[in-house]
Amino acid sequence: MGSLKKSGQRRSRNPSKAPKQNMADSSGLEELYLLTRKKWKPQGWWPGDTPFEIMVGAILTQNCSWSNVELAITNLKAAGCLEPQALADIDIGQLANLIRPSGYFNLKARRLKNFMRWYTEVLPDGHGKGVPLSLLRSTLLAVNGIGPETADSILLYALNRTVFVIDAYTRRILRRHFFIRGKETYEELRLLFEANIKRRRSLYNDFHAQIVMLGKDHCRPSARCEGCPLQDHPHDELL
DNA sequence: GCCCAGGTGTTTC
DNA sequence: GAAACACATGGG
Repeated sequence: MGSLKKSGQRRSRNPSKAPKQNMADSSGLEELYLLTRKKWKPQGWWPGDTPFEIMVGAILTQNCSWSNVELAITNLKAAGCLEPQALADIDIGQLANLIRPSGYFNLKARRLKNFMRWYTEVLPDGHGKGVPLSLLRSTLLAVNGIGPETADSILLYALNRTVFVIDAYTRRILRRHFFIRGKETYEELRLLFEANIKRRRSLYNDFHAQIVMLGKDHCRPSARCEGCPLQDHPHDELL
């Protein structure tokens, strides 16, 4: 948290060149969520029929559009490979071919196989009830190919654990509208959210989903501010 | 044709 | 350590 700017002052339009105040405090984040909720309904995430499908989807969607993931998921389903035993057993080359539409298919086939070793060892019952969150998270992060965002997506959306998910959209939105520096680590941003919003799984679930809506529809690399729920919110014109 | 997508690991300074 | 690079398809 050391590199985050101190918060505490009231919001303003940032009229001067003075360093902008980090506004990602509890009232700022609450406002962000309320503004998105005025525009979008609760998203009911994650898209997927079973926890296992959600976990696979979390790996497949790494740096890839969801529409491409859907094509890969369809292939996996058709091949009967969207269940643990089948995915553990399938030849890695065949697996790569099935998930081809999601991009990086050789890489992701290896990652899915790595993930299945974790699954068999740590989550044989498929839900991990009773396993401490810290153990689930640390062992997931030890899997080659599962970084913090993928791990936390699995924990929150497939295993119903109360962990906030940070992604590129979150970083960009906070940089443009809440004046963080943008170079904070994943953990700093996760703890920032977890320290400043109510610790409710349903809130963590929908807040991240709303951020993705905002990032897809408006807060793109080149901003599309028309119709954005944050249009009248203070923002940094230069980013 | 170019840009981008719900990242992560490895290599290189 | 941080910056640069590799990984790849499909849709706008």
